[in-house]
Amino acid sequence: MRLSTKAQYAVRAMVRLNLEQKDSPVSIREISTHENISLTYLEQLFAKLRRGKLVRSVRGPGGGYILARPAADIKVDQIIDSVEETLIPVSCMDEFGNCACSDQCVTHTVWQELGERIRGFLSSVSIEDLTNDARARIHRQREEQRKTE
Amino acid sequence: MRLSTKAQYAVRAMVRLNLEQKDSPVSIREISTHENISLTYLEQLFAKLRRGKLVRSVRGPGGGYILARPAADIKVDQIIDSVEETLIPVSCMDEFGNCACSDQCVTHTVWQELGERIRGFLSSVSIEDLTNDARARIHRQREEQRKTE
DNA sequence: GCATTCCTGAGCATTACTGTCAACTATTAA
DNA sequence: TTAATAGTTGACAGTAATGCTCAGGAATGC
Ligand code: FES
Ligand code: FES
Repeated sequence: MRLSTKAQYAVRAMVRLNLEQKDSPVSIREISTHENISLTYLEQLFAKLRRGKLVRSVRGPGGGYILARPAADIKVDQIIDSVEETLIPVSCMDEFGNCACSDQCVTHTVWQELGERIRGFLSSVSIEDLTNDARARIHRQREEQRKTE
Repeated sequence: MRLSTKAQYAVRAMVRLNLEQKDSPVSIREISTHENISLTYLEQLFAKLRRGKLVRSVRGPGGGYILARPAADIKVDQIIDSVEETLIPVSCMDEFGNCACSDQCVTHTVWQELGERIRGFLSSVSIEDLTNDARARIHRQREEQRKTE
């Protein structure tokens, strides 16, 4: 029951993108350094994020990526969908809760509800939420440092 | 973000065990036929369930397995724990929400909360709940059949 | 042109998953 | 006692997914 690193990286990258974004695009290299993720691997992920219409790309020098929508409108579950990881806990079920053997199967109900809860939670968290969280964290860290100096 | 079949099978097997259990033990072979799971694979799973103290085994002719506790006291999350599948969505985190880099990491909060929700839900569902659900389902099926006859 | 950046697809090593097999031990009905 | 039943163990193997690299190509701005 683990998220793949692909999904984890994608979310981290998106948050980082929003943290670093001012007016100009953010290059993949910048994200790679900050988040310590292989540059070539990130390229793959961003290709998917672009296809999922969560980011827009700008080519050429000074280019990079920008969020395609306001951070508050981008939810974690959309990011995970984009990199093609499912949020459904069992392989026999589709996104509507349909199974081949929905009547015989004794565990249908649990997995369906579980899937709904996972989706429900992750669709309630936006990139903006996480960015604010991260900012608060960075701020707190600075305070701590000041104290110890 | 999928449960392994191991976890799925284990839950199905436990529900089936409770469905079939009257006063005598239920053999693994019986479960294998009902749930259509490889007998030898089931053996592995029940070994783990036994070590997790969720079932007790009875050897000899007429032997098999019985639930170690009332069905209402056995929760789905315990079964999944027994077969050694984690419910924590990321590998960097332990069961208490501790990470090596909890302060730098921008996504710590989401994964921790997600993990808590998954655990929360699965610990609220007991084998008894699922068994009743299955009984109701079987009943409904019979009704349907009667109508079409 | 040329450096910078994104873009694409192939490839590959490692690991996890799913399941099988064979041999062994314990229990008990007859 | 003995045969039948059933659990126990550990090794093994095929397959698929994962996580990542590499080599090159295409767009863009200077
Ligand atoms: S068949 Fe898919 S959960 Fe029942
Ligand atoms: S380091 Fe594990 S979630 Fe942050």
